[in-house]
Amino acid sequence: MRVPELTDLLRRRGMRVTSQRLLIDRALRDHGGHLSAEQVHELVEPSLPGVTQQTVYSTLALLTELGVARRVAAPGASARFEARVDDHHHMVCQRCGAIQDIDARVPVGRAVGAAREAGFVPESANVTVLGLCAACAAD
Amino acid sequence: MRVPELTDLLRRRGMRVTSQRLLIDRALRDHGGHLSAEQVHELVEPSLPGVTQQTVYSTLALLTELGVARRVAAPGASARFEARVDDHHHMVCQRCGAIQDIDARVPVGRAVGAAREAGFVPESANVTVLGLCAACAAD
DNA sequence: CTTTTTGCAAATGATTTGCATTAAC
DNA sequence: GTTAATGCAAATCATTTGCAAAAAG
Repeated sequence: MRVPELTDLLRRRGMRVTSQRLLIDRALRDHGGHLSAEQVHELVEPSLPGVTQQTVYSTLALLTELGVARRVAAPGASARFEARVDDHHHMVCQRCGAIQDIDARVPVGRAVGAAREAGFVPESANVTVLGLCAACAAD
Repeated sequence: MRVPELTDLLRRRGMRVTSQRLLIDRALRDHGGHLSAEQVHELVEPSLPGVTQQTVYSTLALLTELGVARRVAAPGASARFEARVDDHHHMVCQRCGAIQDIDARVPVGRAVGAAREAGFVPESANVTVLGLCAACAAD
């Protein structure tokens, strides 16, 4: 059950394998956390001198579309991206915006079923726990 | 189990009871759905000629802080606000951004517990079902 | 060589900020 | 009267768009 190489995914779609795409994918994967587009830019700048923020944006959108990255919406903050695409949940700090993974198994079937009954076509379902992270709670 | 009047909440905090605050709160409540800041502005303009978008923003932030409204983050879209503050979930259309309520009971306790173990102080937890709404799925 | 992708530049959209005026208390 | 809230204007931040140049296949 391993993730297909980005190179393969791109070739299969007739898209081009560029250093920007490979390195942004790798940066996201290596970091392992939840990064804003700007953080990704800062992270890849050293290995991709002159890379623009727009390339980062379009590449992150592409990676998300290809299923090798996921976009996480943080209330009142910029979008965050992560390389984890398996089933998991998130804790979002309402003060500093930090996002952390939660690996608990939650039966979301009822919510998905209710959505389906309302005519929706569900693609994914996950839990967002809002609150304060350890650092912010400590004040 | 009724919601305290906004007037009371404001007075208790020594804040002022203004027509803007009362009417924006009422508009959100009467509409019942999930509105963007701009939609709220359009909705209250007739009864509050000359209200600015900034007043709408600050008032919505205040109502959220007071606990009489909730901010819902839609991935890649502007923030939406709703008057429902009880426990419920959301279905978000990834194409048009529409948000609908889901009233299924989902045991999110495991996720909340895991967050707590990680040092977080949870305030709320809810499920977001991503997918396509009936209209967008029909193409 | 052909077409996609990138970089550059500017535009857009959402939201915030600073300050004088107005309205609550 | 005092002070907080609003309106007005401009600024900021995130993200998107259009087009010529560069790179991939």
